[in-house]
Amino acid sequence: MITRNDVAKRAGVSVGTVSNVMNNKSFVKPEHVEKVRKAIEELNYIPDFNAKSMARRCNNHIGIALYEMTNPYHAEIIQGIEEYAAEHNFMTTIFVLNNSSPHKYHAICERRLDGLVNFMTNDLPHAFTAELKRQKIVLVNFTAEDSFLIVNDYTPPMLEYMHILQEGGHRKVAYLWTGDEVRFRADMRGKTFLEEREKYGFDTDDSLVLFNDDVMQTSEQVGYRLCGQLLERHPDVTAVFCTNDLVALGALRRLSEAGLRCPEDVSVIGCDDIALGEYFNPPISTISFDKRRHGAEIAQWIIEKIADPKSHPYQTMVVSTYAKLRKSIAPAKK
Amino acid sequence: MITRNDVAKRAGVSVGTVSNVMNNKSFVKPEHVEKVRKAIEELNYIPDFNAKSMARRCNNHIGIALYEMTNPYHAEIIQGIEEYAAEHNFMTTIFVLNNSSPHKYHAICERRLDGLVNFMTNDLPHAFTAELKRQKIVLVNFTAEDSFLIVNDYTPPMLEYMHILQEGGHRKVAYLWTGDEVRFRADMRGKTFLEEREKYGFDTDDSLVLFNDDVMQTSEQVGYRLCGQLLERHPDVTAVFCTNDLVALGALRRLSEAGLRCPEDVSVIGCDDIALGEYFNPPISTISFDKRRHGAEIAQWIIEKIADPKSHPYQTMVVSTYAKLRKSIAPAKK
DNA sequence: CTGAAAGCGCTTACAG
DNA sequence: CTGAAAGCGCTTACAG
Repeated sequence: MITRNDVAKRAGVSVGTVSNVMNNKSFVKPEHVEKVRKAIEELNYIPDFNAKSMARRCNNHIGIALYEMTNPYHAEIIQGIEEYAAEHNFMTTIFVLNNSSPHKYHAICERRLDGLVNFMTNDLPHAFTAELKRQKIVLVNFTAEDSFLIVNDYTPPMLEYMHILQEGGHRKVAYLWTGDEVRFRADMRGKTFLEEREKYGFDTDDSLVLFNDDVMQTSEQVGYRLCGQLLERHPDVTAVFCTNDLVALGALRRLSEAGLRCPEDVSVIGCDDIALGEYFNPPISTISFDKRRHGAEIAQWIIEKIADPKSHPYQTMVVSTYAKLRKSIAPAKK
Repeated sequence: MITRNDVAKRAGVSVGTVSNVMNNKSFVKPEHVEKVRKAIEELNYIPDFNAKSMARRCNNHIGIALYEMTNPYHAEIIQGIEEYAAEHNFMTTIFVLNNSSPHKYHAICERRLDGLVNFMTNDLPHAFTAELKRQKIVLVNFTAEDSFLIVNDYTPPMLEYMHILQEGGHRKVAYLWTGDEVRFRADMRGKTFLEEREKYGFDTDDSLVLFNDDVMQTSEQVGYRLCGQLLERHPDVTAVFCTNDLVALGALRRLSEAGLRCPEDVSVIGCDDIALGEYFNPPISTISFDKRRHGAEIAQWIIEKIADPKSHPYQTMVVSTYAKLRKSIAPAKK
């Protein structure tokens, strides 16, 4: 492996000067710059970023904690993060933290990340998060005081959908939720739905909101199962909100098996706007925002805060979302 | 940040001894082991893996080159890689290489990966691959001589599907392919289809095989578009093979818009067995294998070859696959 | 069995 | 403007 030493010898300068050339210091004599560039070119020299990291005490490394790789919603955001980060010389590494042994948390701490984005919904071990703070890693989606917090503002699209359903004469409107009641009420969708349903003339029977207690199932499975329960409880339901598009997909399948058509018999609304949603049968109405751009923005905060910890104080970042209407909604059957 | 030095001082030994304890060297005096462990515990010491990497000349780092994050097929394989790698103290980093600037290739080379898996279908710059070889990185899916090559053996499931279609009286059988003709013939699906279609009594009209020339479109879009072309050329088609399940999803949508039902009017067969396929309407018949286990296996080869370059000679690794029948196939309409 | 020392490939004051 | 040197946090022969 070629090192800075080889380059220095070939260019007839010291390693320090090679470093200064590589880091574009303006004070290097132009003819030395020239000689060094030539030596780099001839030797095909590629610097060792890890050695550089060690000397500079910054790894240019962002981590992402994830429950599973196959979530298309996160995949898009992550791609946004990765692309922005790469342009700014940062590397992005995903850590899958389902059923994780303590060993894995320890391994993350050993890598000395500069930033870490948390996409887990369940809680992380306290010893782990404490260590992250001790290392002064820039955090996203941990606790309110010690990290950026991302909150999607779902209120406008929720109200829009509720209005559309009201206009369509829907009264039995259900919600299939992948988490528990606490998270539902904490989410702006749940909050809006519960607070506003009466105003929009919906049935306020709480059994129209179904929660999930099996964290092992995929979203599609949960949607399928909860929709089955819903049809037992309320065969006369005419509209269903779902936590996300995958839940909606499972619900669509269950409706179809029950001989119910969407949207003629039951309207279905998803969330997240995954690319596939356009190809569901029928194409799913959903709640959207630019996930790639959002990912890039996350990366930007992190990188700017790494460069200057005072640049962005930790705060809640609100993401605006909007309703994306597709064919899965129709007026209620008489 | 606590370092080995702090631990050494607290334990009253040298840094070398701390290292020996951490690396479980058997020759350390038990009471020293005890003292060092205690100091580590009390100080909450977590070693710096990057410093360790630098000294050992191995980063325990595997890279994955990808076109996009949102491909669910790759996501499952990658999760298998990540999980196996993590258990063996390796970190896995994804590099998104669509429309990549030379800068990004350079950045990868700077990180001194120990292994790199290539999931790109288009060619990578020669200077890049040459540098990877120079660095003696363990490679997967590059060229035959210098890397492991993964080949899925699709012949048995292809023959099974062709047999089923034959039994169902299908004669007009099409193939929607996301790549060009060269790749189609190089793939065992294309090869089997072209070589065996006559034997199974299928129409051998080459215009039943549709290729894609727009690399910017997603699989669903390609499936939708090619299926449209197919219906124009051959309104009497009764069965369609697709490159993957997402192409099949696009095709299903196009069929539905044309007023054709699947499987009553047209049978559709996908490939890759993505989790969502079970929830398509109808559930899609596909070709499957255990992608998580496969990913783990890839990681295992790489890690073993990093430890001992002679352990696994570079060779082609054949992955067995099988047909997974679902409701998207029925006998041909009379 | 252990400590002192050299080394991994960089960066960065600092003296000149 | 530049080179020599110290330092980043580890590992690993090697002398004792």
